[in-house]
Amino acid sequence: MADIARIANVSKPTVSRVLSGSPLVTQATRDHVLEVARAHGYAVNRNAQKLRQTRTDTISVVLDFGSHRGGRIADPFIFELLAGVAEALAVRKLDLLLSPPAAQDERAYQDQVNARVVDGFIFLGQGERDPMLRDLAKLGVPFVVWGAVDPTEPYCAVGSDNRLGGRLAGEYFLRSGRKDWLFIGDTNHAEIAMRHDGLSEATHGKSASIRVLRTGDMSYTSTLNDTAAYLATHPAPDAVFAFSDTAAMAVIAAFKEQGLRAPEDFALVGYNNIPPAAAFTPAITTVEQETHIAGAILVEKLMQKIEGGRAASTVLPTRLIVRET
Amino acid sequence: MADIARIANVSKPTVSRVLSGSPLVTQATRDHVLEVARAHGYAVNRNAQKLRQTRTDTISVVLDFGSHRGGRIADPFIFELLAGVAEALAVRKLDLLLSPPAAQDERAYQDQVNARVVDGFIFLGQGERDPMLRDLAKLGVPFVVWGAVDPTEPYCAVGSDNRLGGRLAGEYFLRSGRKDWLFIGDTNHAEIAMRHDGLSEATHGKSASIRVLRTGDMSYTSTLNDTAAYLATHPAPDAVFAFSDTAAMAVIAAFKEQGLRAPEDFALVGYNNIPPAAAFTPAITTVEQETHIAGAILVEKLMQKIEGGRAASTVLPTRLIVRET
DNA sequence: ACGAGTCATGAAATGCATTTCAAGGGCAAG
DNA sequence: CTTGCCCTTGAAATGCATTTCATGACTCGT
Repeated sequence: MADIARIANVSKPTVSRVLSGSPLVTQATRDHVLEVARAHGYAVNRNAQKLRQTRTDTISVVLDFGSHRGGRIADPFIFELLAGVAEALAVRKLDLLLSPPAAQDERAYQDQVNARVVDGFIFLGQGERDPMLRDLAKLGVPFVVWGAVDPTEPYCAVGSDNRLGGRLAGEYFLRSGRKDWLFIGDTNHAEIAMRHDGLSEATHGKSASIRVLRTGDMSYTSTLNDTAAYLATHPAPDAVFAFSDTAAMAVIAAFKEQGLRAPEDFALVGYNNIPPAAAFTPAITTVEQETHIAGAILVEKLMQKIEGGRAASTVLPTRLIVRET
Repeated sequence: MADIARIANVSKPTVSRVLSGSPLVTQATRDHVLEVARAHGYAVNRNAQKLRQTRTDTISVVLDFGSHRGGRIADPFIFELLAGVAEALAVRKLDLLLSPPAAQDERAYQDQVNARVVDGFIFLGQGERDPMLRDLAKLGVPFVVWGAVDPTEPYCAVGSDNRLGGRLAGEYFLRSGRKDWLFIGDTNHAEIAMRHDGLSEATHGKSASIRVLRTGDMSYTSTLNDTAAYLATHPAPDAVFAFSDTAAMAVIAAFKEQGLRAPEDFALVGYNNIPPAAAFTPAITTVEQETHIAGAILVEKLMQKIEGGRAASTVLPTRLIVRET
């Protein structure tokens, strides 16, 4: 910058003002400086800039790719979320640092903020990382979470109404006269657990029972294998609630091996409403989440926290899309 | 850092050495300094650090979320790629800055490097941004591209053998005695165009013809609508090559409306081999790409470029997975 | 025509860590 | 017992831009 200043016959502060769009410079000087800067391919060193200013204008989005490792990514759901967040950050001219989770260590996140790497965090899918988040909130690190919304937690979470999603599925099963339900999903994940709670709620006062099959991981293949193994050793249920549409497809395949079909032999409800769910044969009944606005909400809440305010958790509505299964 | 130095009764350089893991400090001093630093929640200011050092240890991954905007994300393919890149970068302890494309402006990318924001770029899906990339290469900015590999281009690209993918589909059509093929996809995208070329290659010396349907965008819904509209005004082909598995599903749905089914009435080949393709009814024949190693290759090539070396483009094999369609 | 007030610009201080270079302490060899 | 070397540590310079605060030029009102 000193060089540019010398060449343009002005001082460093003036160059700085020009480059940061300050209104305190004459149009003539501005044009001249800009031209010199451009001619020399000069760009403000962002590290020096961030060093001087206090803000980093960068948000870390924490996403566990590891859970998809190896196998194919089954469900595009989490990426739709990521896309929404990316867009919302771009609108606010904030940089997006995509990071893998720092193993269970709240101090690591705090350090990131102290080190002026990022201003805050957006956790996409809290998984089983719960207790760490509580500690992180205590440290005063700004962050928001996509996942299960639990009013007793001290941090701001945004998520779908998983309990409602579960209840909608249960009520659908009741309407079709199903009594022996199978819940497929890892109830260690808070979101999944809440869907199970919702499903239970629907049974109150009704004669329907719920069994649970906890699958190895969230992939298509695991779900297929686990479901097939389950059917080989247990009586078949007359209704299945799967944790994702991709899982629902695996369920259909596993049941088909036993000669069982939806909706004749069992009702089936998936989750997320991914496009192939509608195209599938049979078309899969599913619970839809409002992903498209989630990104903007997450970013807005996070900015409130970064600016020192409070941000309340938000529950987004879900709705059942009834199709053939 | 000066504070920590004072409190620990050492000098700034010593603290710096401890925190950067230099072997030039006694174990005793190291432990003491570390303890003081931890006790005070001190973290090295990364902006000051990067200002002094020349490297940023950050890579920008450029991905156009806009092309997925609004609608649901049809195909998880590009995200599997992203996941692979994210993992490869994490292994090398590099930060991943996820950025939207800077509109057609090669200078904007060069500035990012000059401003010490990132060391280089990974473009995921070159789309139609071709000429800009050529200019960017001329500027000497380090970057690699996932997409069509064209040896005449001056930059390093990594991509599947799209031409082979197309030819495999064509040969499959020939084997099943199909003569009237429909290619569905936007041939403005270099990758898609090469698949079309491959398909053409397969017709040489054979009596088969290729029609092209260019869809509005890459979404499930557009493909469904465009295909339906096409079938309403054109005779039905006896073979279809779609640009993705999700598109193939849309094709099946559109043909079904006309009472046409695969494989009885037409052969169908998709692309990417996403998990639901196998589960679909009918199970979709598709071309598989080697996504899982792509991330590591892209990162490796980019690092070579950043270190001033040359990096040759790489073509990854593809294979046809024959299923019911 | 003179004091008051604008406006554009510059000098110097500041934000923080790394790195050369020099110096001090300790130890082995002569 | 001394000389020379290695090892650990510190002083000072360096990387770069922003922001007060001060200064000079110039305009406007009376």
